[in-house]
Amino acid sequence: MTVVTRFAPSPTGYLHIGGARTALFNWLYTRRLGGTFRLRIEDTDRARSTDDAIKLIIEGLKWLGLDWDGEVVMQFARAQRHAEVARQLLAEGKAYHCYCTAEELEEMRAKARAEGKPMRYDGRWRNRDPKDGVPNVPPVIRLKAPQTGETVIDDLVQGRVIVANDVLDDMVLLRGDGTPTYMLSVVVDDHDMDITYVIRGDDHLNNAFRQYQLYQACGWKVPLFAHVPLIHGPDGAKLSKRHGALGLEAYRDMGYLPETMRNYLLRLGWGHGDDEIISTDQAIQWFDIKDVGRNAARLDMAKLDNLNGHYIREADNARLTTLVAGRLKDVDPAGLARVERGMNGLKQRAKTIIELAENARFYTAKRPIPISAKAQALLTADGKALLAGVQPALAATDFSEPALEDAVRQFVEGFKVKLGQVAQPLRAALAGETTSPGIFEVMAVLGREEALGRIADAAGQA
RNA sequence: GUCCCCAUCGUCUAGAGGCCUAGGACACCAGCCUUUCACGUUGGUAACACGAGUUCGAAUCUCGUUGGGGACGCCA
Repeated sequence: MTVVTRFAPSPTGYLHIGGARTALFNWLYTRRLGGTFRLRIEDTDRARSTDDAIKLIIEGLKWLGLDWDGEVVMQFARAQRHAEVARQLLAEGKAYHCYCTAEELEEMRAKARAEGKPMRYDGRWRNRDPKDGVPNVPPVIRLKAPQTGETVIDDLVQGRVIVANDVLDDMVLLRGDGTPTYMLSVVVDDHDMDITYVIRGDDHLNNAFRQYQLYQACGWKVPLFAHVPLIHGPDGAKLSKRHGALGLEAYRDMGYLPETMRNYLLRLGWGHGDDEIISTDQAIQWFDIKDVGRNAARLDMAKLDNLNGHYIREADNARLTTLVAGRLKDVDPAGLARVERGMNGLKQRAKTIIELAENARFYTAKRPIPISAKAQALLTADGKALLAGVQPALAATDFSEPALEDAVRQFVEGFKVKLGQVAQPLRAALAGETTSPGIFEVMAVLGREEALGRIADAAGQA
């Protein structure tokens, strides 16, 4: 059997991290088995769906590197087909018209709650004659669901889950205005798209039972279900805007790399022994639904940072320079060239692209460069004297890293001072900060003219 | 309220009855490296929610309790 999966977000907001993980799992699974991964936008909620959200979802998936097969299916465009299925069911006696008002339904729920019973529609129109229909009230179509027995789902993640049919009610398939409900749409679309594996969030587990009944009524083959646990915020509660429930693009803007997100999201709820750093190719080979855990995971930004640091260190210098360039103001090509040349030292010290850009700023600064208060404190009279002292030695070198280091070390030996006593003022003069990449690397990257100029600027300030 | 799911260090997890005096990673603490900050490296603190069973033996199986989560729409 060929594997066909789908990611089916509703465009009522951004693509959050939980959805991104669901998409990733679907994608990994099909890529491993050589199957097909489809994208379907569930835009049947006309009031809440927006084009903006659709754009964010598609851009988010592309940024994450998850490519889908075939055309994007827009669910609302298929509403006619969905409605047809509902009418067919009605014709076959497997569904019926219901004229209940919102008030009646509200009463039912209140009553059920008061009696300690499950909140469900009581099926009062299930066996009534269609001629009893209320004039001027457009009826909904409800599924005539089994009232006894139980529905069993053998979930690939959750195992066998059984629910008694009497707690499930006759769900609405077609609304009064003739538009299909989500339950109808998903089932019809998944069937029509030949989906074999429905891999989605745990919050849909309950829906799976109702959908199963609909498949049965239609006489269709039921796909395999895999309900993956949700992602919680750091406090264990639902994801909120404060932490995590941000769009994928927010993570991009916070300076995380897509490969970081793929690796991190993969490890949330899935493991492969003691492996932590897992390349996407490796993930495709290893990923299996049966290894997905059953418990919800919390977001840990510290670990995300650590992973991102790893991937930044591994990333290509030219690529990092491009990413950084977008976040730097007033950069000229020469400055950017310095950033790229200094990237080996810079990328060692950043957890995010934002941090990388901040740390790279001194390379693009124009003389006289801004000196922070802490750095200024290093430029004491002694410090300045030492700066003035080393300058000739530096000027005499070819400005290669080893030559510069050699020159400074000889100078330090001659003057009987510690390396740090010279290095720190140099750092302040060259970077304007108390921390920076190795000072010899920095000088080599800046080049003779710029480096000596910055040193002179600092030494000269009385 | 009803139904469903879950439960190993602070966090992500390994663990599918003896290999567990419970392993790894992040975070944290201490040391080393060192021109700063990082990186790297060495070591340390830290967990099987609780209670009954089953078994020669349970983190692993069963039941219960507690705790957390999800779902109960003419939303998706």
